[in-house]
Amino acid sequence: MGLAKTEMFTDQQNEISLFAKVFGHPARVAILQHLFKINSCFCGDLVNEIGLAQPTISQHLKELKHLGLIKGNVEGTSVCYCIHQENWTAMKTVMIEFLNQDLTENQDCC
Amino acid sequence: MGLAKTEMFTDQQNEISLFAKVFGHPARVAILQHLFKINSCFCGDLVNEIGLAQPTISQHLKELKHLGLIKGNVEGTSVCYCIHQENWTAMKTVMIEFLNQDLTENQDCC
DNA sequence: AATTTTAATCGTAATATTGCAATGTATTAA
DNA sequence: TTAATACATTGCAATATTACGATTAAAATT
Repeated sequence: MGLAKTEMFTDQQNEISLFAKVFGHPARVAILQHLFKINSCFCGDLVNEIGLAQPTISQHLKELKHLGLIKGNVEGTSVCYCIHQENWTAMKTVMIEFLNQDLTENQDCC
Repeated sequence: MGLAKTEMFTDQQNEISLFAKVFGHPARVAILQHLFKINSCFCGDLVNEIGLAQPTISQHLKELKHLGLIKGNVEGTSVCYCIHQENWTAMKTVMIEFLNQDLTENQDCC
């Protein structure tokens, strides 16, 4: 189908996969790293930095914004983007809890 | 296009996005959580646990195995899967470093 | 007002992902 | 040897994602 059957998974599993999916493209990883480094920047700066066309960057920014990980501020004809710190921290908590799962004390099978 | 231009990103950015992509589907998150909880289990158990068809589970397992996050052990007609602990830890290091990026001391734009 | 600048949106082509029925393969059981 | 079991693989349909040219929208500049 190509359609994830979200209703058969827990809210937590769906949330983790939604966060992970947005990190599943190197352009979005690069955008986020640049925003962390530069702290805030205009959309046009990202177009120059990343090297994809402006509509493509705009589309990636839209996805990051839709998940709440960044916010955009209109300044004249430009839009200044930055990390949404509270939401980033909340996401981090969910993801790190998933990554930090520990095996039980039993041995593995292999 | 639908094609990520991996050559325009750093190895680190590509690696992060590859790991993230495999977590970008709730079925694979559920498989991993079950393996962590149960420690090791047969493919058939996962089919019952998750509720997707056997070929679908098999395909998700293949992707997890291809990235090295799980390993499979043939036992008779069954295959026992478990977390690949060393590789999981290595992945965790990369992902947590990404998630733990800190903003510079400057204020954000918004 | 006309032009320029910046970015969002639309439309569309190319490609990737997901899911599963059907089938293949290897091992065990009868 | 035949049948049963467990899983992988193949093939394909449905859907999602990615990229970008063309266009639109809004504000700033001339």
